[in-house]
Amino acid sequence: MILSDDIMKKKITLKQIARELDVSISTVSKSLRNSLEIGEETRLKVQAFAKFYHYKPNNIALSLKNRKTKTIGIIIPEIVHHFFSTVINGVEQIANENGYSVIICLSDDSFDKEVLNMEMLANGSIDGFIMSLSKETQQKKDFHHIIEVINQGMPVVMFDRVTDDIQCDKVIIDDELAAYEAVKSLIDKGRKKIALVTTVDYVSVGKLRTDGYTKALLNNGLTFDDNLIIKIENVDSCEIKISKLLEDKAIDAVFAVNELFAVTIIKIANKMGLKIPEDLAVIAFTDGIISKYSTPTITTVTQNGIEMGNVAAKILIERLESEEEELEENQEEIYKTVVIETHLIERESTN
Amino acid sequence: MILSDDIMKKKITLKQIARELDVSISTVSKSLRNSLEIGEETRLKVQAFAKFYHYKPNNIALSLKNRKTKTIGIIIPEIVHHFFSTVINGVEQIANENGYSVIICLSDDSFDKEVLNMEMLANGSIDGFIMSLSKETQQKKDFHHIIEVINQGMPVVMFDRVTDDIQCDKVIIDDELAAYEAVKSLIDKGRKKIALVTTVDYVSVGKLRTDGYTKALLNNGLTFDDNLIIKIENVDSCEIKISKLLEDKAIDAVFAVNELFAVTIIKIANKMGLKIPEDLAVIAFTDGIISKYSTPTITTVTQNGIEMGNVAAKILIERLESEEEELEENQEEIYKTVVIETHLIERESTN
DNA sequence: CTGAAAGCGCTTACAG
DNA sequence: CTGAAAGCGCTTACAG
Repeated sequence: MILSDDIMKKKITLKQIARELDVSISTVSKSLRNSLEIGEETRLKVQAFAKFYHYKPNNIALSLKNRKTKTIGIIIPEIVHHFFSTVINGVEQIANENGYSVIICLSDDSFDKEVLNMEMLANGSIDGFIMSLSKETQQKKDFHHIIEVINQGMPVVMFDRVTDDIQCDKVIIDDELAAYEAVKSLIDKGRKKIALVTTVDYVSVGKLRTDGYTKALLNNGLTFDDNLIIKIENVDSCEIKISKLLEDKAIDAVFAVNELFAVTIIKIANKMGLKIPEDLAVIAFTDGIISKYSTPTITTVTQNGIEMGNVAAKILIERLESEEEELEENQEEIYKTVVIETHLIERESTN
Repeated sequence: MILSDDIMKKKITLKQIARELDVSISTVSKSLRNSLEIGEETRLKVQAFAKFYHYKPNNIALSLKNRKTKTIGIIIPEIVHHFFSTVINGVEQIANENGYSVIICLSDDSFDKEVLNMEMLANGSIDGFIMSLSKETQQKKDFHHIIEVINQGMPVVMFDRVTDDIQCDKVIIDDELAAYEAVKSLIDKGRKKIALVTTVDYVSVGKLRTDGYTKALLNNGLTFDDNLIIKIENVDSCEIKISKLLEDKAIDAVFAVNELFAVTIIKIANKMGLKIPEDLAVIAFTDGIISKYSTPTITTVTQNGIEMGNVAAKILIERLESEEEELEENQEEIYKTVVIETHLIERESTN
């Protein structure tokens, strides 16, 4: 056995094995794929040699040859966000089970970064996308980058922050229904004056949750009062708005569209001497780490990111693997929208 | 202009452009790279055509040709973990600025998954690694997969959970010093009986933080008492251990090696009627989202994940780009270990 | 049973 | 000024 330092070091290629063993590259390739075309003696010799030198085929070369990369691109607005990390986890699980890697890009809620990242990945690096829209993209309603990718034949699965303007597979929760049920649960507990703390309008899910809130009030004999709704642009500078809300209106419950808002409300309420949940019940959307460890712990609507990630990955992979046999003619794509179940986790902030 | 649906759809290649324009592939390639070798007329014609069809070179082909992928692989134990997400963010920033993508794999704190993921990425998919060891890897002290990758000439930068057994670039904080200072700050405030709540031993950072705790006590005239240290394997089943600690010993301060432990301690203390910080001061390692929103808010040691990510990415990219000119002979690699500054964020849980 | 050739999509040194 | 050839690392249909 030749065993110079040099050979031990660098990655070995088929070509080098072929030269070393004095056979052709094809023979080496076939031997390693255990083709019966090759005589047993040669096959075993090649395999032993390859094993000894830790030969592993080069992914890039395989990708080029096969015209698929076996990797999934994920584009999300923000990774420092429990819900999104959770989705990534879900995607990773399924991807790994099916021999796919995952490449992640962050849009930082910026339209330009989203476009840039998509173009970068679309140029051959991945087989398909799983994505959630950036705030700015939702605001501008400019989806040309996504449409282009889809037109090129690359499948896209959108989750959570999706848009009706694009035809593709989607994984969402029923934001409106979930909000409805959350607010309904407050009403069932006898709360009469329920405020809504939400985001600015262009975030799709914010709007849907507001609709659910409104319907819950109206369908259950409460009056809708625009003054009970506040829209927050930035969590770090919302204290005045919230205190004013809590002072003026004798509110007995708040529905917050995310847990950051909820915990902020609780802190302000505490300062103002309000008891939670006695004086003020609080429910939040998005079950994350904060709700679980806040004092009091916060009742939330779960979003089940793992499940969303799992489903998104399954849909994407299925589409990727089925594409192969599909005839090109079959243009009539049938896209599906999967709605993931949500439910309420009751904790201390309601009773 | 030919503009059939078909052409609009699929990605276009040099070959197709060449055929369409009746020139050679080389000419197209050179034109698009703006080579002065090509006559202006041809050059402009090719460029216009390519632009019209949104031609973008195929990353995979470029990677194969250039033998570098312009992508960085990150392997971390867990993504649903504020500190690690933060590091990813830091890496992403620098990577994007330098035209690199980032591919992320999770080890789930499992040795096998770490090995698998590394092997997968090492087969040509990336140019170098940024990684933090899984718990299991630290426990087994089996680093063959990492050594192999390094021997193949692929640079590895480790951060946070590192090991002395491997020679490579590292980005860490001074866990021992930071722990020392945290505990010292408690002593300075007059606390006399300070407990330590930490992880099981094999996690490298856990050990270092314990050392810092011990030294702080001994150097400042307090006695070290083994009974004041508890080791937690699993946060979800530690309540009894902690209550026993708090009951028996008349402890007046706790240093927790992460914020999850800290918030758990606070909740249990509250139940037992202990006032924080009056009866019990609490400091945590790892400044995350929980400490900021807990009630009371928790004093923490910042770990500055963004900065760690930035530095790790810079070191890796620098090494990747310098490798090119370097002569192969230059075997004497000089690895560096960068220590990121930490500091204490004082919040309500201490006074 | 083994190997030469073509090809995945690109670049570049070399001819002409 | 343009193009044919070789090559990155692999696979596979086709000859022999």
